[in-house]
Amino acid sequence: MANKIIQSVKGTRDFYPEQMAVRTWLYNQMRASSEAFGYQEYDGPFLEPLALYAAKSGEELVKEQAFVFPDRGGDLITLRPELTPTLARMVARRQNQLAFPVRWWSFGPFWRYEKPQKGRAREFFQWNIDMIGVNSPEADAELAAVGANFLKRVGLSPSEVKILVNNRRLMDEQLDSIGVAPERRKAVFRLIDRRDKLSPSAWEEYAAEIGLSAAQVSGLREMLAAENLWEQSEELVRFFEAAEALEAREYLKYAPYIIRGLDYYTGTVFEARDAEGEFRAILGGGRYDNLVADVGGKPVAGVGFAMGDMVITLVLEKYGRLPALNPQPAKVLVAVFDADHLLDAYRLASEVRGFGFPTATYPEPAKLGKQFKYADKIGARVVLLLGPDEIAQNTVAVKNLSTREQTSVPRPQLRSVLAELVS
RNA sequence: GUGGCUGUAGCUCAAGUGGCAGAGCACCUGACUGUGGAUCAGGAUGUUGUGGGUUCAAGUCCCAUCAGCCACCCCA
Repeated sequence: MANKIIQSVKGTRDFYPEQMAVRTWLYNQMRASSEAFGYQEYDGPFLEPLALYAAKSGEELVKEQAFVFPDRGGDLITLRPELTPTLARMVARRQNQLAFPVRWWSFGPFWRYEKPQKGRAREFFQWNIDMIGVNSPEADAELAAVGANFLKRVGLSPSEVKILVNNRRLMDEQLDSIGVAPERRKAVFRLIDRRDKLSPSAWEEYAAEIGLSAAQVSGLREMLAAENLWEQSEELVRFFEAAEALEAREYLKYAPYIIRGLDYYTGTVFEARDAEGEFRAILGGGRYDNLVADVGGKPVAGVGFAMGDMVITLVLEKYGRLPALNPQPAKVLVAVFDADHLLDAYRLASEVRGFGFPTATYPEPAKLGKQFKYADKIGARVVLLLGPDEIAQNTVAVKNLSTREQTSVPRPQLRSVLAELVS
């Protein structure tokens, strides 16, 4: 009765074994890329006091998109909408004992009270990776290289996905040069961000609305088309040189229109997108200057990025790069000949587990056809059967499900035969 | 939070202007009482997302609500 099943919470996902296998696979790829560059795994609580986000309480992320509720004692608890404040606290607490630069990564669930859409849910998983305590373009390049390493690792080519890079300081200078006052930068950044969302005429209207002259608009247009603008930024020149040495250059592209919404980015910013622009950003990050000041520590600079689990999965699906994952750990199923031989089957299963092969049993007597069908469906590769004939001859019937071949294997040889079939 | 599209069996979808709710795949049983994917023969399946309303009659029209999707917002 489908209508009687209680609905899951809006914007959450059930992870059936097939989906869980994908999530775990992603997690393993993230781990591999993080560890390849010497990053250590960490995590914080999923529940945090609302006060942790107080410094950002004016921002939409916390004010409107966080799950906040009172606990039984009346304190306001937040389901973490992001990891950065937690990271800031953890760094601040050990600021005097940590070996800087700190290189940490994490993968876990986050919650945001948003309207669910494709690639966006209310409960999602996110990879966070940061280098803290260093302020150099080469550090920025390393983070971009970790991202590129991941993209390469999961089989996405530079022609399919690109990490687009820009620099906030460069943009500030450029805006200065066309006479945009510092207090209007934010509005202009917004304008830049909407470049693709508005029609050219609507875009110009919006530009006029925020007070840009015709000359400034054309200057801005020129700026946004300047693919070599990065050559004017020493930071970006060094960034791209370092990326080259880190074998990430082919995935990187300078893009003057990349701004990133978050206010706390101060230098290099980057985001990965699929080449056809079909999806939202795959990952996003950049350099920030004042990580722990908000939670009471001395300011420390850092650079990092976050990657959600949903968009990358959509991109991998589109390009057919999700591997065929078999969520079934047991490659061996021991069938039950009949009720009298059920415990013989159980003993055999125990023996095979002792060999080191994950093994499932059929936990009740049933027609053999049903049991073989079950073995096939759950993804087992081999079925073992112990009937009266086998017991009399001290053998085991071993059936290879993919070749349909069945052999009678003497018990002493079972281990080596299975090793060949299953490993 | 704003606006729009959609919702029929486990899945993909049918059911002119309201008139008995269907097909393919999947599933179950058997042919095959020591063997899975093929074949054949049978079989089960829905309060048409939910709750109201209009009507002799609602999957179909109206209202509300929930969910998914799209745009905005924001962002992973």
